[in-house]
Amino acid sequence: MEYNFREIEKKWRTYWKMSQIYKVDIDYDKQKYYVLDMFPYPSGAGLHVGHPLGYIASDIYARYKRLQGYNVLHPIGFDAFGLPAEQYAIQTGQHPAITTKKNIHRYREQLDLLGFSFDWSREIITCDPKYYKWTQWTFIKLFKSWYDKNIEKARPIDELINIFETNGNANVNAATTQTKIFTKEAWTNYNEKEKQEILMNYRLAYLSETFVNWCPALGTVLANDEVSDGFSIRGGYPVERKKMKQWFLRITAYADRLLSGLEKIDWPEHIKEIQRNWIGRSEGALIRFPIKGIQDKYIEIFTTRPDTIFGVSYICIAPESDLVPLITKPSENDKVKNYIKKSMNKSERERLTDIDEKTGVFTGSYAIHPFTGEEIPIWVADYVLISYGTGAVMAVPAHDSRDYAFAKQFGLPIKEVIKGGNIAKEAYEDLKGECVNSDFINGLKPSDAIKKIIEEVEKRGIGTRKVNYRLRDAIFSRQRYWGEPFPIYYKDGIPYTLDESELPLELPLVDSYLPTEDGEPPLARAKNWKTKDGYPLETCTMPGFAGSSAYYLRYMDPNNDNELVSKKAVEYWRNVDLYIGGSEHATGHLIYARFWNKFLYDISVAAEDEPFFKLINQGMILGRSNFVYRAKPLDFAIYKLKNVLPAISDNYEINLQDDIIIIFLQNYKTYLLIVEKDDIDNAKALANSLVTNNYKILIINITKILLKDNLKEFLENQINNLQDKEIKIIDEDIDTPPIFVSKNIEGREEYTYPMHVDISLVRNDILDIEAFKKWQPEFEHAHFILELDKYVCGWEIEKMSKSKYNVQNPDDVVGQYGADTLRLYEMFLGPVEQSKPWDVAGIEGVHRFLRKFWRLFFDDKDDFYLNDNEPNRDELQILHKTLKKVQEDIERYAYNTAISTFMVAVNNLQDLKCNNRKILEPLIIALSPFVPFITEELWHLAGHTDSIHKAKFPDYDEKYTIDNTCTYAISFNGKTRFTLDIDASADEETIKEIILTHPQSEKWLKGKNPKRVIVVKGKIVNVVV
RNA sequence: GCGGAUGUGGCGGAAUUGGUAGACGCUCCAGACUUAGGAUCUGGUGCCGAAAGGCGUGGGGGUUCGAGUCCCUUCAUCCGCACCA
Repeated sequence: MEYNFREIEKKWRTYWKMSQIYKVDIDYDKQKYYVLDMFPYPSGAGLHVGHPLGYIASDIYARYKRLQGYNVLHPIGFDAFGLPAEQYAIQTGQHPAITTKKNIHRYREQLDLLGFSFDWSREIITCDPKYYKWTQWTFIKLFKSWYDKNIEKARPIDELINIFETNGNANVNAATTQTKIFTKEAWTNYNEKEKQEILMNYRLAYLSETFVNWCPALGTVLANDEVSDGFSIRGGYPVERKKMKQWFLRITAYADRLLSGLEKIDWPEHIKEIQRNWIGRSEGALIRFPIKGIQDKYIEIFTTRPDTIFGVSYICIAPESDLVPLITKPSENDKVKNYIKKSMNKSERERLTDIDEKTGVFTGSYAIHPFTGEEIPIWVADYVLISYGTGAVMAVPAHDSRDYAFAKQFGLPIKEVIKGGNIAKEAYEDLKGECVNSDFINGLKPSDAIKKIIEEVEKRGIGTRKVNYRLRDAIFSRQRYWGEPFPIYYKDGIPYTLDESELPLELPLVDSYLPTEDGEPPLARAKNWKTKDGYPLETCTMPGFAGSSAYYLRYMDPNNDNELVSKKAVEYWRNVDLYIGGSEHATGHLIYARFWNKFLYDISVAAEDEPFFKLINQGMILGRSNFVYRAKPLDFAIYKLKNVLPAISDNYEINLQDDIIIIFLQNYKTYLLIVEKDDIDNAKALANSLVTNNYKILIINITKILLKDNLKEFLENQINNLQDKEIKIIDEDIDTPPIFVSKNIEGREEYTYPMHVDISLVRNDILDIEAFKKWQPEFEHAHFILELDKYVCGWEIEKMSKSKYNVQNPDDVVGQYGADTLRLYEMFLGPVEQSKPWDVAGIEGVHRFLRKFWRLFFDDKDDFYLNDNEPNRDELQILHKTLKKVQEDIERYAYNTAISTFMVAVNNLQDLKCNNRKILEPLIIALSPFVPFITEELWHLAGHTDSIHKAKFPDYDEKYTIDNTCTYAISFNGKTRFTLDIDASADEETIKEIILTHPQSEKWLKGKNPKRVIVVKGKIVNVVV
């Protein structure tokens, strides 16, 4: 019987769906195991072959664990709020819920095709009010909590109010931005507004006005992890710094726990390292410098190098600092104001670009060195960041490269206080060497000096030991429509939470998804966006990570309307044992979810402090992208002109300036200005400034240059017909045609940039031009440069993406080879964590294996046939060795080697013509996690009536995994010369004797007595001659 | 600049603890069956060499009876962070 995967897969797909075979419930007789995939964002493009990689890996493990008798929770859902759906809504006016629903449907179809063992009854969708009710609920809890550093735990805000009422805030050790100390009397006398403002400084979800990442193109604020190099990650739009009132989550309160928690989870080292860097813990000291002439005011700085304090040559504060107006002397006022204005206008990107070039301005004020009493100038410079430490630094040019660059620029003193470097050349930042010119710490090692200075600073009461974090509080509001509404309303401008009974606060309908004319977020367009008492509701929505932060808990109890998750469910399922997803979430989701979970743990909702015990990052499946090379018109025009001009004039100059090609022909006293259509006006302006001394000017639209075949004659004619001081414009209304060049024409590559083309247009690296023109009609008139008769394409292995036309659709592969083959092939390609290129050629190999496996169960007449004989030792050895190896491999997620073990087994059993039930049935079970369809079919053909997924994973018997004889590699002086089978029970002396007397050894012993013989039992013998 | 990872045949990749380097698959070559094959089966396939043998895990050095694996050094590629005081 033929292996008809189409029928087989269709049959079992339906059967599994009808019988709800993957539905799980709490079962106290079984141990739980929780396997989770990062849930997908349902984009309009559907899945490509890269997406299922992680799902296949987790599915295999889930099925394996199930066969081993675990109660496996393996759910899936959709992360459905987010920007792409909203952008699409803005363009089409269609409600994002509709497109989202459509996309989810498509995803579901594609996922079902691959035979995943998800429990769909637990599906959650983040944009479903039933789900986001609990996101809003958690936000209320965050708002009503503060973080007590004494017990390292979140506590209800009411308890804090109690403390204020009885003791004031002097002894409260909280994660807070509150700096003012007040007594209990003062607290009672504060009015409601003042009280709320103080509490806001303690809440874990709080409203604050600071500088944020504002993205004008997206019309929203972004979190730090959503910005890279001054551009938004989504869309790549520029991001500016803007002072705005925003919701924040006080994630910094948990910085230490987020750091130490990494020790107890089994995650890839690089992800942990990324998180450590992101949290960026550094130990140092806060030190106060008095300001000359101003009583009771200090500049407080943070430093990790207090050992260099005697090398301070200036103090530097951030332009945004509140101290600036206070300390700026009237004489410097204009300069300082000017500088601040300039640097505030700089975007984040601009501030980052010229890192080496430092800017700053002197304030006219001086600080007093706390140890020497010296006067130290105070500067303002934008290389000091307001958001880190205290927004002020003590600058030690000799031992900090940034201060060094600044000091060099402005001629400030550079004083060496640590010996060991060459400060004439560069800053010496090492912690090696010894302190010099440093009063009471002279001669100490820097590490000891740090301790000593901190002790001294604390003794004198001018500062404290301090741990600082790079981690910032997470900006939690987005000025967008498609997200969770905040359960917040405003009364007299003060935010209050809705009552829990009013949740979910559903997203209202709006007539447009754009901001209002006043720049308010889209929710401001909603009718009646007020509480029932008429108070206005918050118009921002929550960011993408809100819905994905606790979704794993909700899967445990997805339909509970009374709780996020019931005690019973969370006590049973606890946390995720195996979490599979991409590493791009290292500083986003994976850190927010840990924070969010720790908070829920503090308020006794989560059962474990860490949400994901083991994490695996699946690699990417890469695609081969093909491109042709397109020349930039200006560059190509220059190339063409350089070929023609020598024939016209022996005295000419070519310059490219502001997108205008300027050619001066000395002999003709003529300027040629060559421009694209849009720049004609600029060229005219330039021409007017050039027309003197009888010069003639010819302005030519670049298309003329690019398209003219007889360029030389054309130019000569035009130039010869010009009058003195004439400005002639040749501007025909033709669009600039794209120019395509072959990559391999020598010297051409510098003029080119690649353009992705569809794979179907390329055969053997040659572009089919006619097909290309049909594929991209706007290039119908493209001018292909015919210097070779073929257009050679470039190619590269890249991430799969629609825009690169290198996407492979899993549906196509399933149609051609079946889902089992696709699953097996993706796992066979290499280790799960590794990225690898998709290459269809190899898929034949695994498909062939499945057919071979299938044929093991059929006799010569092609009938299904298994015998019930007792298997022989050879057969048993194949089986048990395979089972052992496969089990070990699955447990270390090395699916590629497990599959090759199966291949070896099937090849061997085929050689033995084994049709033995006692051998082949256990093999079906062991293979079933990888290829659920074919194994289910064979299982039923073998006479079983229940699903194979309810079978028990076969144990191996150690005694059949050992051979009677061992193959020894016999080596002389470390080089293997021949192999020898020796009885496994032979002892060392016997082995030595066998080898030294073996005829093949004579040649290598050369009659000499061996100096030494090393025998490694069961493996190798090395004879040293 | 700092941090992390990875370098093995024509290709994807094996080698789990220092013990026969290249499992398994693709490709390619030869053959069988066949009207035919993009079906199936058999054999071969790291490089040099007719063979004996030699050389081989990015390069150089070291430890060891023995190194892809450990140590030092260097090069290349990829990723993350980047004025964090």
